[in-house]
Amino acid sequence: MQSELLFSNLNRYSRILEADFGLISNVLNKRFVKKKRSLVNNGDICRYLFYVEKGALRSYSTDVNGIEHVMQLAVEDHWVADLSSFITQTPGNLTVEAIEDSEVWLLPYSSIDQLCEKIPQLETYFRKLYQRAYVHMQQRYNSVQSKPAKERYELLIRDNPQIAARIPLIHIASYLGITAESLSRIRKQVATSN
Amino acid sequence: MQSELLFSNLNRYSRILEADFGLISNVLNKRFVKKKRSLVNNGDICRYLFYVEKGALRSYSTDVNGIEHVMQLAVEDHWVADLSSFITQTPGNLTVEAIEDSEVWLLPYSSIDQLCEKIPQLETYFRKLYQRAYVHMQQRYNSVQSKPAKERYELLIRDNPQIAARIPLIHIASYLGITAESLSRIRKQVATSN
DNA sequence: CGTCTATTTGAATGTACTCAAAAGCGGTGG
DNA sequence: CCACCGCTTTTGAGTACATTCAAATAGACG
Repeated sequence: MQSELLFSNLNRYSRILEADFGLISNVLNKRFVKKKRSLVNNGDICRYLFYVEKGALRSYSTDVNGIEHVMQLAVEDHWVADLSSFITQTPGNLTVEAIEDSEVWLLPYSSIDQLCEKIPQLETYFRKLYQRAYVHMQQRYNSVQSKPAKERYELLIRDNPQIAARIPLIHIASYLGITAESLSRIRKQVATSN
Repeated sequence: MQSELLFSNLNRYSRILEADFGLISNVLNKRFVKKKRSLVNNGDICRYLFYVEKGALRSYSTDVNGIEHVMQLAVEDHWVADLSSFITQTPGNLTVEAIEDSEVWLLPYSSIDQLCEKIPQLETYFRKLYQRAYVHMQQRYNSVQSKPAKERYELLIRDNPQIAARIPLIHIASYLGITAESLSRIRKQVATSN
């Protein structure tokens, strides 16, 4: 049970030895998720970090009016989880759900600290992963604050054409912080202005 | 040149030995910043992580219309930086500026990786620091998306009364993602409804 | 093929915005 | 020490962008 993709990801941001990757593989479990099925539900304790081997998932919160807000869109070679719940091991408020039939690797909470102790490079990997995740989230926050919806959409299709192509509009709209109706209108504008 | 406050902060989230803290102290520099002076300007490379020993600072971006958007409000015992610029060591787009006369410790980019290698507990500390920073940013993003301005303000004064008390309204408004005028109106509502 | 969900379009609405100006507060220099 | 100046906060009036609600069309899947 090995993942080439994950191994190369680990080595992109750190230096994990083949032998050490064996240790990691030992605690990984693979899971297949059907479209619309969820790995974590609102109110669950998130017990794993999920690494997407194949497919696409989203994490989202549901507000008091029942409206879903997409926090993350995760395609191949990305991590997803309810990190808030994961690090505290208390019930969270995100749902992690498959947008397509997907394959994910599960890295359990209980093994992370031990693995990081045994493999300092893995701890470095996660330190830098979280750094980047924070920066990304900050830039997204900044975008929502300072840029009109149309510009946010244009940046998304420029920087993540693969996401724009394969993820349904309804989820992209939510990810951008607008309604599906608004994105539909924006998309029409963008299309006709070319 | 030692900081009790920083030492206890490091030990709150990890276990740093007194001796290892010596190593850290060696690379720390103290700096006094006057109100309205900045430690990093938009366009600068951010070469340090700043730990606030005393006072209050904010980091903010400036958009195409010249409007400032507060990303972080940092009081005593908190870290602040332009992390995006810091981790890439390329010019960033945040300004880090003192709201009050402040004292900060500077931890240089060039020493972090070395220190983390020598002191695994410090790497653990930063891994968990970034985890929390990410979760905090995500929750803030979620708030802006799902909660009206009034509720965001009420949550802020409930959870951070010290910030609400000492930071000028204009910066709190920006932090909440609204204009000063709007916050002024909200504050009046909240006051009269009690 | 039929059902369910996603997308598009239209019309009316509202929340926070901009612009403008007055009042309040704080710090500095004469 | 007080007067003045600049910045912050408040208040008012009009506006805009994305929203809600509603309904029609298009597309996906069993």
